[in-house]
Amino acid sequence: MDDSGKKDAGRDFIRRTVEEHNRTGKFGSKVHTRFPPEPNGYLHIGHAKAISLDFGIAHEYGGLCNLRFDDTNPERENPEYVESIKEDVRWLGYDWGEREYYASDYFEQLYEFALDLIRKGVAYVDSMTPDQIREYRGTPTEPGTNSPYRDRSVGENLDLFERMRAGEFEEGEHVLRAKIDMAHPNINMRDPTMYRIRKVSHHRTGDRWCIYPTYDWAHGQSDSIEGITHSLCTIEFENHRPLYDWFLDQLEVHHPQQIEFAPLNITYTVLSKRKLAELVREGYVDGWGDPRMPTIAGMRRRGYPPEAIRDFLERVGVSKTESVLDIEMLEFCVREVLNRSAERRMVVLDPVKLVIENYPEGQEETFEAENNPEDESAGTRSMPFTRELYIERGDFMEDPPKKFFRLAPGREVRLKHAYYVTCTDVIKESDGTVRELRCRYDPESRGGGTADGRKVKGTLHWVSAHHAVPIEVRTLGHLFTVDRPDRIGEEEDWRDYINPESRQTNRRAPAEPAVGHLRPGERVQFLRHGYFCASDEASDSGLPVFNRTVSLKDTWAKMRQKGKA
RNA sequence: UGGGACGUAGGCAAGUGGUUAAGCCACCGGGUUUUGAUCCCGGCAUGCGCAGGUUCGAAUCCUGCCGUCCCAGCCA
Repeated sequence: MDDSGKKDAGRDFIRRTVEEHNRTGKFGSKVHTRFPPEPNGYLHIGHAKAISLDFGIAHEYGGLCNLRFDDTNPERENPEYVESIKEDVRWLGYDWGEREYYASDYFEQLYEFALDLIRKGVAYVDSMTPDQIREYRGTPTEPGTNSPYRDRSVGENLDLFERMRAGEFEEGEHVLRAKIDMAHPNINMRDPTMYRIRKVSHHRTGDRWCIYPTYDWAHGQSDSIEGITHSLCTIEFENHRPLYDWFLDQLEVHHPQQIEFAPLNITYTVLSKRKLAELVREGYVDGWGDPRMPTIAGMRRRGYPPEAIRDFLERVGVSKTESVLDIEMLEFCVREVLNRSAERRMVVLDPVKLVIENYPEGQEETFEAENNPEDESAGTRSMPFTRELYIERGDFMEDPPKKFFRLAPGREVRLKHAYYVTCTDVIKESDGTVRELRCRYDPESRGGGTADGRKVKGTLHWVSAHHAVPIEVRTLGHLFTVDRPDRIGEEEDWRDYINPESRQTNRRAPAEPAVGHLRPGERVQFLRHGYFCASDEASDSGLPVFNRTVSLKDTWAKMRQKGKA
């Protein structure tokens, strides 16, 4: 790819490294990456960062990116997760072609590699218990101790390892370990485990194996086998790089370059698979694809466009500093895409009836409303207008402050695309709540403007009461009440900070007729409220469900909050 | 007296010894507007974790210190 138009400034350290390799011909100027998820959960926005880097960099430099499932732990992995991962990567807009691989495809090769290391005298079968192994490992500040089994002969190791594979031993009886250095300052180098016995069947290899390679043993070699040039991963694996390098050097095989970057964190949510799984398991959300979840599936259901997620990731950039992104930045990217692409519709979330006293009973006319002011080609739709309408309860105040320019007794406002109306009377319930607003309209203002050019400050959305289509609207907020729920200490329970109001449901909101034609997955802007996505979820009442993707910016609400109005 | 990494604005992030330290989000002003949306204009680090040093010149080089993160799974 031609990057000459891009100046060097702004290019991140990974791309610079890749370019340096291309310049020196380190990998024959080839670039081949891979995205290596473990199929033990759904993908989230943090994975999307890795995906956009892995696929993005490969594409930019004319290379390829593989999708490889690192399925070395049969106890936690299953096909449902591999399917969801494939769907999510595809939805994000990336294509791995025919290159769908599995670490489990390499089990035989990995076994041969292990035999090789045993023969070289740098791997041995250890027969200590897990507890003993832990004790012998030492601590970060104290060196470990050699296992009494460390000096078994090559012949004995070969025999034992083959019998481990044959199933002659029980789980925990033996493990295969690399023989490196029990006093190494990097704990990962203190004879790490390569194989453990697990008598469970694997989602792809079934019962063919009862010994499974650890991630540390399988990962680097899998990259090598696939001819990966640049193994991008998060900084938590920086400490493991010396081990991966050691394995590759001992084996004398193709040696990819691992490059670590900082993982993504976002305010008001958690991004650890363990916690996400807990939210699902304990019923705080309705599954991995709940629209409040930061999973790809959740964001899809919530209405986040994939291009907005990609744009967000590009803006964030990549570095090695521990970073926490304001959720506002993601929301900005979502609004930007939706503003230019989502059609407008009118829905009243908290309705109050408005009756136009001088509008003939039984009369009906239709107005053509633009579908998207940002895109003329989106055309128009018809909106029926009648004497009785619904408007937003919050758009009326009996005793308004100065800067409130919506409806109030004696005030004139514009009903978007329709007429100017002036409030003449307020009818209340016995408890004082407003039941109905009486207005008069100006026939001269048809279409929403008058020849005299008089100023009308407020413009309200409305729905004809007779034509209203009821829908269920779910207003989604942050999943947590604090900006850094991932930072809750051990003494506290992070679940105490789950936002009990993260989903607020309006079970029967009147919508204009055109809303009735929306199909699940379609994204629209409900005027003056926000962007919403028609959901495939079912409501109790059988009404169509709309999830709020993100609200519109609300300067008025902000002014009120700060007490300026 | 363990090892590895990282500190530039409220949040990200360019900057790789040489004019007034990019840009984005947020925030604060102002203009336009039939969405208090969008859009447009302007503001927002005499300062780069701190302290010394080298240099004509330092966010960039050196020394020391401080802070944060990761590592003691037969998880990934």
